[in-house]
Amino acid sequence: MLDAMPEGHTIHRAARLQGHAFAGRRLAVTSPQGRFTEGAAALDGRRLERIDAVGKHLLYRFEDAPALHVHLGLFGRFRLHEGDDPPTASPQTRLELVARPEGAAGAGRPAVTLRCSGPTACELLTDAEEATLRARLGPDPLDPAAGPAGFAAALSRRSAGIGQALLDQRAVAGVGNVYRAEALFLAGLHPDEPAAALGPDDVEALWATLRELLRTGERQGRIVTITPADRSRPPSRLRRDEAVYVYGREGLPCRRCGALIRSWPLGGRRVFACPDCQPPRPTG
DNA sequence: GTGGGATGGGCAA
DNA sequence: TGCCCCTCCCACA
Repeated sequence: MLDAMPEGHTIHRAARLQGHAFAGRRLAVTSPQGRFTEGAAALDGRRLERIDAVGKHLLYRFEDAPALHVHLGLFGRFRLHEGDDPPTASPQTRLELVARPEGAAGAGRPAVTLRCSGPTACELLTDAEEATLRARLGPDPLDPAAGPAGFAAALSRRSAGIGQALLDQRAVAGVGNVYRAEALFLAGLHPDEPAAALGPDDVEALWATLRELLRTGERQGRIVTITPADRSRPPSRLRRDEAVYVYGREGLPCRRCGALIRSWPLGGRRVFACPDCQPPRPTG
């Protein structure tokens, strides 16, 4: 669990794996760095019931306590250690959760230490604050109950390009800069295509692509967007630079058509696209 | 050793 | 739109 700079897949995976390690257990909660001391004290010694992932946000539910909200942002990362002898905590450790074998509930479960450094958010939320957070988030493709309707509605209200819209968490929650570029490539959409100009078929296909990519990423623990037809080895054997079509590949040949990948700033981040596989469509 | 960039996002202007 | 937050890592001296 060392993925840094996560998109939604990493967060959902973290919720699943950390849930396996911690759910139902009483945790020691501290803030070695000292910047979350008060919040940690409010949770220390309580039982963790479950962990929810929403977009790129994590919500830790403790018994009889406010929700713990963690957002890794661009710099945050988790480190998970099993066993009694975790490495010395870095001074940057904002949050540390420790479960130790105890009683019937802990029998057979090893000691586990989770550390989080560099998060954008590590805070306790009231129910009202959590509602505000959720209201800022569009549908999450990794939520089995979510569908493309809210996504389509958000896109129809935008004059900006689809590439910009995909980074807006109010339109769709959990997509980041890598999946934006890769999903648009797979959908054959130019990033500057006005979001509102997309037809229902395009929107549904894009939603399905995002869902598939994020699900694959959640399972693999890394971003792999290359389809079986375009690779000769299993995903786990692909080098980092072999696992994507366009992201970070400016000036390199497209894996499908050989045209040189281009990049430009869009929505505050750099977007990547193939000029031939993602042609601008005539506006009408 | 140093410096720039990175899979994010909130805020002011 | 640009600035700030904040940590890690890599390319480059």
